[in-house]
Parts: sequence; structure tokens; C-alpha cells
Amino acid sequence: MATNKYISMSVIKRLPRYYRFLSNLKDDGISRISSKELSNRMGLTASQIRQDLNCFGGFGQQGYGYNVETLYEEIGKILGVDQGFKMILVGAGNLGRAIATHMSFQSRGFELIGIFDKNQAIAGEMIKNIPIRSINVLDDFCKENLPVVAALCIPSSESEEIVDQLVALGIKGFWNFTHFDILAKYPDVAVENVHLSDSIMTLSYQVMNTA
Amino acid sequence: MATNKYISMSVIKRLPRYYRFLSNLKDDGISRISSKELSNRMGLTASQIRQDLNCFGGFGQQGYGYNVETLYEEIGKILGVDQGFKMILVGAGNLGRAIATHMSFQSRGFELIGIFDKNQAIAGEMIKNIPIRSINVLDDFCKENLPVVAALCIPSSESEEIVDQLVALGIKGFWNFTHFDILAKYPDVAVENVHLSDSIMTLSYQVMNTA
DNA sequence: TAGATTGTTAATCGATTAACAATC
DNA sequence: TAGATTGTTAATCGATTAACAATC
Repeated sequence: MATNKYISMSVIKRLPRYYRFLSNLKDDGISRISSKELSNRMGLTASQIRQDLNCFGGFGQQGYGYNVETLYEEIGKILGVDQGFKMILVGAGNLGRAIATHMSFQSRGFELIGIFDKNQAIAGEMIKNIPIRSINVLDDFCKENLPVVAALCIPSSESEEIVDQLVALGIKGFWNFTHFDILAKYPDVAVENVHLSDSIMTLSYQVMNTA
Repeated sequence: MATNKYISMSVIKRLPRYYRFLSNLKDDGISRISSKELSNRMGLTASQIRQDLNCFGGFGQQGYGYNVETLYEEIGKILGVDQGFKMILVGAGNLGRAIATHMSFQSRGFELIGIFDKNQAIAGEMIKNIPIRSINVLDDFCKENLPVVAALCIPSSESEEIVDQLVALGIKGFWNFTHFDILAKYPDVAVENVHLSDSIMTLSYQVMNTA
């Protein structure tokens, strides 16, 4: 067991993929797996898998390998899938709606408790049993319900103002679909950026440079 | 000038961000910038910026720095923003609609020419002046219009079958929102994965482990 | 026990940063 | 010219891979 050690982002970014593969193994009725066999399936080295897992503890057993169910649960705990962090979503345009509808927040550590949009015309509309609220009531709502995390699906130009407001309201983490650089202004909050336009541009590069 | 050299993914993933910052500089009427000044704005080291740019050529000038307009255009060329690769989108659920509506394909190297869904009921509906077509006509459409790239916004479970079909139809690149591992089966196509559920889980981890 | 496979240390590889000669 | 800043080589840092003793 090795808690409190610094874990690199490279490792953390691989955890959800381990979690996913272990879930599949479970579904396939496989109850035990070696780092070698898992490395074959995932296209990694066995060495890397053992190193990654040992950042968090000795989950395996020499001569045996890893118990799939146990490892799945341990990684789930590490990722916090059972935490149910209260999340709000700001921006109920196409992207916000897709995120709200598409994403299984609950199985990934979050509980979506509010959706906000500046467009008064859509206030009251329901998405996944949650009413869209006017951005005007964001303050009151947060003071009452104390969300911890916010997903930002608003235009980048409106992002700074909303982030200022949300940080003041105690938001500790952002799932940021905008281009505003939250960490530059607030180095102590947790930020996960999803830059779809950056992503599609690297695809363009790859297509150009593919054999 | 150093063409044909291998460029690491680390570098390529930074290019869209350079492109974005240069665009902002242009908008602000700034015509020239040093690696030092750019590094301050972007939160990188000047050294890294110079190394990155020199993978593609000597765009700067000693004692002067870089011309913003020129550098912007050069990076645009490297990324292929003017290529207009023909793209189709498969899956017109919430996510597919958001992508189709939200994303500026044209300024990022692509031209969206077709949208497909297995749900016959929504066939004919228009998104961004493009009709949703039945997946049944995917074959004919591709043979006639020769798209190069496909965005996959379908359930992961349906992904393998569609990918098989699309690769056979000559698709060379995938913008993959599913969990199906395209590269494992087709190592020679270009793939850019967007795993939103992985992304949100790393956020959960970060929120848990933030001071 | 013998065989298998982990946990962990050591070696390698690649990416980032620092330094500086070249040069505008 | 002198000052500034690049392009590029060398040094450092971190992440991945290999090796192997520990042990189930």
C-alpha cells in the first residue's frame, strides 16, 4: 500500500481504460487475469500495468495474477465512481444537451443536479428529469444545493465570467468544453479540458500524414 | 526545413493550441512575437516552443522573433486546415447532432457531406443543411461521394460493424466517440479518440485528490 | 515442491529544459 | 555595431520497459 504518493497524469489517464477493460472481463465471466494477459488485450506492456497498479497498492498475488472483481472495485474506488459529487451543467445548447443526455454521470462519480442556460426561452424545459434554469438563479441554486463540480458547455467568450462566479460559489472542479484557460486564473481547482476542435485538428494532421 | 522527419504525438497535440493562440494574437493586432513572450502567455517554456516549431521548419528570425501572421498560416498548413477532407457523421443522436451543429468543420480541415442514422424515423430531417440519411444508403453514398473521414457517434456496441463497413468503403480516418478500439483491428487508419466517459472519470479523481 | 506471476529495482528511452553559438 | 532572439546541441528529467528476487 502506498498512499499519498504523487501519481503522474500519465498513470491517472490510463485508469478509466483499465476500469473499462476490467468491466468487460467481468461481463465475460473472467474472474482472474495476469498482467501479461491483460497487456495483450489492452496493447500495453505487462510491466506498465504492474507499475501503474502498484502506484496504488499491491492488488495482485504472485503466481496467480489479479482478481478481476477486486481490481475493478479498487480502481473504481481510486477513481471515485461512488463519490456522487454534485454537478451542475452550464449551457444547454446542443453540446450541453448531448452531455446531459448521453453521459452516465452516476456510474462515473457524479450526480447531475442542475442545468442552467442564459436563454430564458428554454427555462423550464426538462432534460433527464432536470429542469433548465435561468442563469439568473445560479447563485441562489448553488448556495442552497452546494454543487462541487461544473460542466461548462457555453461559448468560450462567456466562460471567464461564469468561472469567476462559480469559483466564488465554491465550485472545486470543472469539466471544461470551452477554450478558456481556467487553471491559468485558478491554479487550485481541478480541471479536465475537452477541446473538441483541437481534437479534430490533430485528426486532420494524422489523415494528411497517414501512409 | 525538415520535412519527412518523425514528429511525436506530444508535439502534434500542441499544434492546435499554438494555432489558437496565434489566432488570438492576430485578432489583438499583434504582428510579431518572441518565443519568450509566447511562452509566458501559453504557460510553456520558450525552449519547448522553439523545439516544437523547428520540427517543421525555421519560421523565426534571430533577434526578431516570429511573424504572427506567417506562423499562423504555416501551422494551419501543417494541420491541414485548408484540406477540406470530406467527412461523414454516423449516428445522429444527441451527441452526433451536437457535433454536427457545434463544430466548425470547415475551418478545421473538413467538409461535412453526409449524416447517417439507423433510425428510419428521423431520415430526411435536416441538420446544418444536410439531410439525415438511413444507414441503409451508406454504401451507395460513399461509393458516389468518396468521403475520407468518418465521425462515429454511435453506441460502442454497434461500432465494430460500422467500422468494418467504412474501412471497406475506403475511409482513412475516424473521429471516434465510441469505445471500440479501431487501431487494434485497423492499424493503418488515422484515429482520434474522444472518450468522454474516461475524461469525466479523471475529473472525479482530480476532485477527490485536490487540496 | 515447482511453476507462475507479482512487486520493485535497475536500465532504457523519449520528451522537456537549459545553454549557447549563429545571425538577424 | 550591439542587442535580441533564434536554431540546435547538450543536459536533465520523467516515463516506460526490462530484469529478477520475492512469494504465492
